[in-house]
Amino acid sequence: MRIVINMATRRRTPQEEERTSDGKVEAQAALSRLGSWLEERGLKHSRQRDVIVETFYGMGGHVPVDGLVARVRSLDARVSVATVYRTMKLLAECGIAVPRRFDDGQTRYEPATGRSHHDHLICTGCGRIVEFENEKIEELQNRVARSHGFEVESHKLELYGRCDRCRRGEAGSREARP
Amino acid sequence: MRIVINMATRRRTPQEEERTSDGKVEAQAALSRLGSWLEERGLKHSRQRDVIVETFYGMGGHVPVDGLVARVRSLDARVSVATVYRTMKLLAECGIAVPRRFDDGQTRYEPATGRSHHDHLICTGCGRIVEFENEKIEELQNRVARSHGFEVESHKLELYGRCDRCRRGEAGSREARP
DNA sequence: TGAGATAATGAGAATCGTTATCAATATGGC
DNA sequence: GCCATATTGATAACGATTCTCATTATCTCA
Repeated sequence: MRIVINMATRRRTPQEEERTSDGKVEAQAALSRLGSWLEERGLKHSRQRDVIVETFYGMGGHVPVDGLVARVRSLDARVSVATVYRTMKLLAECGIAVPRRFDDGQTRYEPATGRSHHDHLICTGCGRIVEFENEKIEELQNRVARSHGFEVESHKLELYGRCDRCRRGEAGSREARP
Repeated sequence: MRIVINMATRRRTPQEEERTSDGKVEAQAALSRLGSWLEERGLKHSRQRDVIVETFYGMGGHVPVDGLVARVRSLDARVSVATVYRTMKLLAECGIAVPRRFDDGQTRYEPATGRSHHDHLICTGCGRIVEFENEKIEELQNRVARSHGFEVESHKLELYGRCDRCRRGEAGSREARP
């Protein structure tokens, strides 16, 4: 499945409204957060990490690693694939980014700063990803888990289907699934 | 993450109660279903496919392909990996098996005959997988999707957490996650 | 029953996303 | 600036899965 990014239909949180179009504000916040996180454990900071964080925030949401690599390299051709992977893992560890693995076998990351938990709707026609939150579902999940003796630590809820654009005429869907 | 199989805590459907301990009854049903499915499209049947189907049904649920390969090969050492993959895809296509991809990167299959839709609880301690059904959650999913203009075709709901055995003392969990 | 058409197989190469290796380089504290 | 060491880049390795293609098996029909 091909998945493209589009967060247009999601309601934005107040924090997000403040966001500049290229994510510079969040990038700065993330960089300073990363900075102190690194210092706390005696790690060093690097030019590459800065570029990657800035680029990542400039890309919006649900960024696939290979896309990030391409974009970063257009800015600094010497950055290696390994470094991008390493850095994204680092960002996930310090709570700046969240990894997501949908059904197409590659890891995507979304910015985590100032955002609440949400799940995803994924269009099987055009690959559009829409985020949603639903407390009732979460509550029911916990209840079901408890009734089986489990205590939920995390969950994954993905709804696959066709979006309105794709349903009324294939017009809206530039690329159907293979 | 390491995932092991255990369906003990799940309530069984009447069909399942009838099941013999090694799944022979279902295997027979599956084989004849596969047989007619193949004939309908002018395909041929083979010794390998029979062995694979029988072995698959003998293994219960949530069977990872490499485990299936190992088991099949202990019966017939000449069966190739490719054939097992091919056959499982075939079974999925004709509705005899359902592929599942949890967060450990490998595909598992579960028998599909006479079973209704369900989701999964996965223990992050011991890897136990428990199945559950919840209509309310499904209903809410549809509602949320509709409110975003989507029509759900399929979904994935996985709850990760610690099971009761793993929570009270690590005693029950033979292997913690790496 | 056997020949011909073609589907299925086995072995291994190829793929894809990701991680490991390791020598070279950069960073930060002194 | 020097040194210890964290980070990097290039590339090999990895694990799961699929592809390739020559060989083998299965079906159909005479």
